Amino acid sequence: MTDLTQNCFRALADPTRRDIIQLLAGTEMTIAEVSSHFDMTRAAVKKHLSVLSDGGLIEVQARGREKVNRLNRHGMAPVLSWLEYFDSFWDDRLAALKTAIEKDKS
Amino acid sequence: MTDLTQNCFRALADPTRRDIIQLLAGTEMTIAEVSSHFDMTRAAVKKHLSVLSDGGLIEVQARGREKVNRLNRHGMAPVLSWLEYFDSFWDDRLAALKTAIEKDKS
DNA sequence: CAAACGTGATACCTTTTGGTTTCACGTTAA
DNA sequence: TTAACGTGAAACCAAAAGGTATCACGTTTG
Repeated sequence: MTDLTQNCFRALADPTRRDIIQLLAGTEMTIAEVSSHFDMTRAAVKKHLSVLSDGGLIEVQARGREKVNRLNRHGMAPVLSWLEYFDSFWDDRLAALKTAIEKDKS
Repeated sequence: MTDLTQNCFRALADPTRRDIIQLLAGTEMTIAEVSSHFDMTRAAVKKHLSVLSDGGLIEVQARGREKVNRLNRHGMAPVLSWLEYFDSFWDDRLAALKTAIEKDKS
């Protein structure tokens, strides 16, 4: 497992991947379903999904011969955590945010 | 001016650039000063600073023959804004955060 | 079982990115 | 006015990123 924070930032850096995240925020989808929303091959979308998975932003679950991609609501934590570290301006508010995340992890 | 949100995410995707941001969170610096903290040429650091500038994360000000690089505390706004849009889970807390940013822009 | 389906993985290509070296240009100091 | 200084910018290079096409493999369905 390489640097999760780096993988998370990297995953968010591509507009297609951010679009995928927004898609999955609505419903979980198979690769084929996700692919149908983009003008590129399934293989390309699969690569994006792998990067998102490396960044901890989605979770993949096998269901028969399909793989369902689900958004990980805690995946943004590394980004928020870094923002908090870097800029004391946000500290109070982001601290509250992080606390909320931890609590929700039940 | 291309997509600021994209440029902002892209700027944050590189670990060296995140390090630079953390450096500049302490003090403003000339290019030469920033470069002295990294094991790479001044030209390479200059490129990183350009990317950070494109992302709206730093501001550059001429001072004599030097250029001073200063952190833009509001530069993260596009990222926070996107996080807010994508995930209703954060809405309440991030809305408060955004309000705080706008107020501070005075 | 055989065929169709959904996926994973590889090889390959093009563009972008992160880095270097080098040189030109304005600014300051002697 | 030179000479040194700090920077900007270009040419160039290797590696990574984003994409394609293709094939192999397990899982359903007739």
